Amino acid sequence: MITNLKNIKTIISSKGVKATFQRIKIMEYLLNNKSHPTVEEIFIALVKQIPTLSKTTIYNTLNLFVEKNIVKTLNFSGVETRYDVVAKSHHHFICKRCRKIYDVNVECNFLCDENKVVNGNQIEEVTGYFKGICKKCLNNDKALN
Amino acid sequence: MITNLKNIKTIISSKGVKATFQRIKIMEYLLNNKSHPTVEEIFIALVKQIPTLSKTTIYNTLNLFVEKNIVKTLNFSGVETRYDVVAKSHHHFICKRCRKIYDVNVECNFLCDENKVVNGNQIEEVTGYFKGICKKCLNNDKALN
DNA sequence: TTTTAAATTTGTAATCATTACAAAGTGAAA
DNA sequence: TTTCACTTTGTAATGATTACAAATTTAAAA
Ligand SMILES: [Mn+2]
Ligand SMILES: [Mn+2]
Ligand SMILES: [Zn+2]
Ligand SMILES: [Zn+2]
Repeated sequence: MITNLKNIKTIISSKGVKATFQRIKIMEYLLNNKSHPTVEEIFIALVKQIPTLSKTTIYNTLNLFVEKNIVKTLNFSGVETRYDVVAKSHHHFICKRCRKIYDVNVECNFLCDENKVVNGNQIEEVTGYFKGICKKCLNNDKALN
Repeated sequence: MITNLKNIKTIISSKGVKATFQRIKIMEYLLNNKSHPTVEEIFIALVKQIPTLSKTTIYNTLNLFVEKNIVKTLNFSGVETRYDVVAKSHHHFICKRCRKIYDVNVECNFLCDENKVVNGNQIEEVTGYFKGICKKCLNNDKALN
C-alpha cells in the first residue's frame, strides 16, 4: 500500500470528508504506524511537524473518521482508546507483559457471522481480543534461564 | 447455579480471598445480575441495602476479583468498564441502538486457540466483541413500519 | 478477655482521558 | 471585499478510576 499524498486524500474524501492539512497528517500517521496508536502518541509525533496542532483536533478528527467508517477504535483495558485504519477485517493480540498490540490474521469462523443474524440479533461487526504473552517476551524469558 | 450464601463464600474463598460482607454482596449481585453491570450500577443497587457502602470498595473488590480471576472485565467503548463472573468461555454482543450487552454462546473456532501458541505468541484468553442491532430493537423497527 | 497488628472499608482528593464550548482562523462563494 | 460555513485551537468541564490516609473490623497473641 502506497501512502502518498494523493492516496491519503482519496481515502479521506471518498467518504465525504474534506481532506484538510491536519486530517491528512493524522491519516498519514495512522497509515505509517500500524501500532494502533493512542491520541497522545499521535499528538507527540505530529506536534513536532505542526507546532500549533491541538490535541482537540486529533480527537475531533479521529471521532469523525470513526463516524465515517475510515478508522476503528480498539478498547483493550479501559484506558486510552487506540486507533486502526479500516482494512481487511482482523483481530488483535495484546501482550500482558509489554502491552504491545499485534494484528491477528488467523481465520476465525465467527468472522463469517458478520452481517448475519444470530439468535435474532443482527451482527454488523466482530472483533476478537486475544490476550497473552508475545513472542518477544517469551524469548526474553528463555534468555533469562 | 444456586447462588446461596455458602456457594458465594466458596467461590470467593476458593481463590484465596477473604469472604467479607461487602465482597459477598458484590459477588451476589454479579451472580444475580448477568447484565454485565458497571460499578455505578452495582453501587446504586447495593447502597440501598448497605447505606455505608463506598464506591471505592466496589472498585477495590472488583479489581481484586479480576486479579484473582474471579471476574472478567468487558471494555466495549472506552467508557465504563463492565464486569462478568468468570464462567464458561463466551463472547459478547452489544446493541448499537440500546447499548444492552448480550452473551453470545455460538462456538467460534478461534476459541480453541486459547492456551495455544499462534505466530509465536502464547494466547491465554480470547474474547469476541460483536456489534450490531439486537432482536428487540429490530422488532421495534418492524413495529414502526 | 484484653491487647495488638493486619486487613478492610471508607471518604476525599488527585489523576487522566475525553468532551464541551466558544473564540480565532481559513477558504471559497457571492 | 464581504460573508458564511467549516475547521482548528485553547481552556474549562466532565466523569471514571486511582491514590491515600483515617476509621473500622477482624483475627491472632498474650
Ligand atoms: Mn490492527
Ligand atoms: Mn457475559
Ligand atoms: Zn510482550
Ligand atoms: Zn437493542
